[in-house]
Formats: sequence, C-alpha cells, structure tokens
Amino acid sequence: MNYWLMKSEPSEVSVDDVLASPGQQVDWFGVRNYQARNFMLRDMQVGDGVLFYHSSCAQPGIVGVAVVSHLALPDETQFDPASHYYDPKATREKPRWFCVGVRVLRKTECLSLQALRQHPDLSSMPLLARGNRLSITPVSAGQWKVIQGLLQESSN
DNA sequence: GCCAACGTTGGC
DNA sequence: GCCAACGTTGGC
Repeated sequence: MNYWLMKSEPSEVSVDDVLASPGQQVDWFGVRNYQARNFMLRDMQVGDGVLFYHSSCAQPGIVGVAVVSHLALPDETQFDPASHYYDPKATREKPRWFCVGVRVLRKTECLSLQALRQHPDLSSMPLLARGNRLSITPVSAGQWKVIQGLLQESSN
C-alpha cells in the first residue's frame, strides 16, 4: 500500500467537483509528464491513499483524502483533437498517456502549503522540494500519518 | 504578471 | 548525444 499526493487546479477539477460526480470518482486525465505518468502506470494500486491538493489557486494546499479507485487506463483526452490535452503522437494502438481513477473519501479543511512547509516532519516531502513541479508525488507512510493528524486537528 | 525551475524539442 | 531555445508549472 502506497500513498500519493495529487495536484489539481480547482478551476479545472476541484475536490467539490469530484464529490458531485457519480461515485465521487474522477479519472485523473491530463497528466502530460512521464514521471507522473509512470507513477500511475507502474506504481499506483487500487486502494492506495491519495492526498487531494489544489494548486494554482488563492490557497494552495491539501483539501481532501481520496483513494485510487481503478488502475491506469488510456487517457481519452489524448485522442480528442478538440481537447486541450490532445496528443497527435498518441494512437489507440499505442496510447502515451494514462490515468488512474481517484475516489474522494472526504473533503477537509485546507491544509495549506504554508502549513506543510512549517512542519519539521514534512520537510522531506517531494512536494516541498525547491523547484518541484511534479503533479503526482509519493508520500511516505510517516508523512501520511503526520498529515492525517494535522487534518484531524483542523477539523475540530 | 513575474520568474525560477524544470521538461521537451530539434538542429547539429 | 549535446545543448540552446522554448514551453510549462505554480507559488508569490
């Protein structure tokens, strides 16, 4: 069982959007970075824990707890010429991009990037590394535990 | 809107 | 395979 942090721009897909979706589930379309793709394709398993993170917004931070709900499948947007995520080099026979399913279990108070940076036990999170841009990063069991504690505190 | 950091592309 | 140019991410 592994843990992950997944970034989404709330203007595109917010945690509320996912909660309003059938099954509170979303296919994690639009990833166009090989490292993030490979996490989905090779490493993510159904049931893995996911921290749902809002990026490129007024208050970036963790806003929900989720799980991986299905293994990686071809990302349909790569085949759609009308999509922002269209990839002319991808074919149905040889898809390039994949997406796992993510089911939101609960929305939380926003645990801000600033708060995460202030916590000494989280300083080694890839999310917090200088210059990090990866939209999917691994979270250690220890980090997961610390963050669950922080999310619990802020909900009281 | 700025810009640091990083990824990708393509000429050579 | 190098690397300059360019594009993107994402916090501020």
